[in-house]
Amino acid sequence: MPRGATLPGAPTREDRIVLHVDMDAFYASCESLREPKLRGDPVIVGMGYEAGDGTGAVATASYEAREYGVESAMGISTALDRVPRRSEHPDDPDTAWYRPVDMDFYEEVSEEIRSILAELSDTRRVVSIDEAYLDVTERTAWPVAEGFARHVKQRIDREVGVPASVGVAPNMSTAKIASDHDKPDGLVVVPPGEVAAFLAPLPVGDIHGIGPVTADALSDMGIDTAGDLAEADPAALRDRFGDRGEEFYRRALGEDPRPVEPRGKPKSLSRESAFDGAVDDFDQVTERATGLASAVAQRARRRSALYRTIGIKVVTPPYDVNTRARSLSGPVDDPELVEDVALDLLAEFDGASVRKVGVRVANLSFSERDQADLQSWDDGGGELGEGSGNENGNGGMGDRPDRHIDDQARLFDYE
DNA sequence: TCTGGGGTCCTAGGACCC
DNA sequence: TCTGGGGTCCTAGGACCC
Repeated sequence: MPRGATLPGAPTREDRIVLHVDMDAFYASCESLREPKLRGDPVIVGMGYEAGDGTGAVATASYEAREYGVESAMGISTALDRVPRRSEHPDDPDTAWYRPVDMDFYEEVSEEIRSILAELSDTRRVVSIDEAYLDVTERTAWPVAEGFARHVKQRIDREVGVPASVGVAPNMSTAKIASDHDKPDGLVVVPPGEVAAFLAPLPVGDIHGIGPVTADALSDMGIDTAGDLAEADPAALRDRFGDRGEEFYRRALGEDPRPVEPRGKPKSLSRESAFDGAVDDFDQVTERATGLASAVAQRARRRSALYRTIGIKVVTPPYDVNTRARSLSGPVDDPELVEDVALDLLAEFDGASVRKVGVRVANLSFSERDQADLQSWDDGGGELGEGSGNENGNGGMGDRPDRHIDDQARLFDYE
């Protein structure tokens, strides 16, 4: 098929107005919100360093902390080398406030922001705790879109008290790049006619989905900027990168037909945990995996998720990621089985040195009944709320998940 | 950058079926 | 017993994102 071909009846609607709202250093901003004395100072939010010191990583560094070279995912010990704790040097301004991650609090703040966004848009896609796309085509118009975006930022700032960056563009991909373009506290509007010119000078790595590996491969092909990518031969890109290649090409051109729609239900749930260094003692690994198995089963139950695949992940030095999985004949909710299967799969790694272990359930299906009062995965327009329940006839079944997987397979007969 | 935790999507090969 | 092509499911690994 010719490569410029468009499907009949599927016009690319590039007259949409899409906002990407991205909170700035969100966890750190939340900490400053709770403790105003932190405001304006370097703040580093880390996980796993409170209990057993030294092993954790930086979750978020405030922009003030980034000036010291602290980045997310960096080891806490490295961060401490670059900027020590304020608590240990109270009078030294070249220090940072270190705070442990408090997801419950960040969720609360995020929820406040989401309710504002819900008032300001018809359809949204909440991507993560600190990021969302809004389709506001029906709420504003291009000539005044900047004012609208400013209003969004101001409401979040006034009513919640944390800063956001906003990008406005005719599609999600470009809006995302726009919100990132002038962080923190950014506001970048890219109207339809200016998309190509806006993107052209940017490095390919700015495009969502192009990471270091792909950027290197593209560079080898002489493609370094989005402009280069937009001028490249799509067939060559497809040869090298498969379907993704064409995707990249389109994004570089500023084309992205994906509608802004709510995220669906999760496809997998997992828990994982790193050891302090690497561990050779298989009993320790087993013990950790047992805890993770029970945690993941609990998580699934809380979300009314049945799973049909149980898997593990074992990271061995230097950083080899091994995964194993086993599928059952039907969906179950069975914590004991999660543990049994996980440990069985783990047996292969007896004797190995292990840095990290994880347990995962996948192939999820959801019993429709109890979904309603749980926090909705679909965060769509409010009026759409009711239709999605899809009550089908097998109401009473599945109340008590049976331990026999074959029974489960019969109980839940999904199309 | 000696690497935390929770996800998504894509690819490739093998099994199995028609 | 030589053999074609399509489809789906499963597992494992990889890249990427927040």
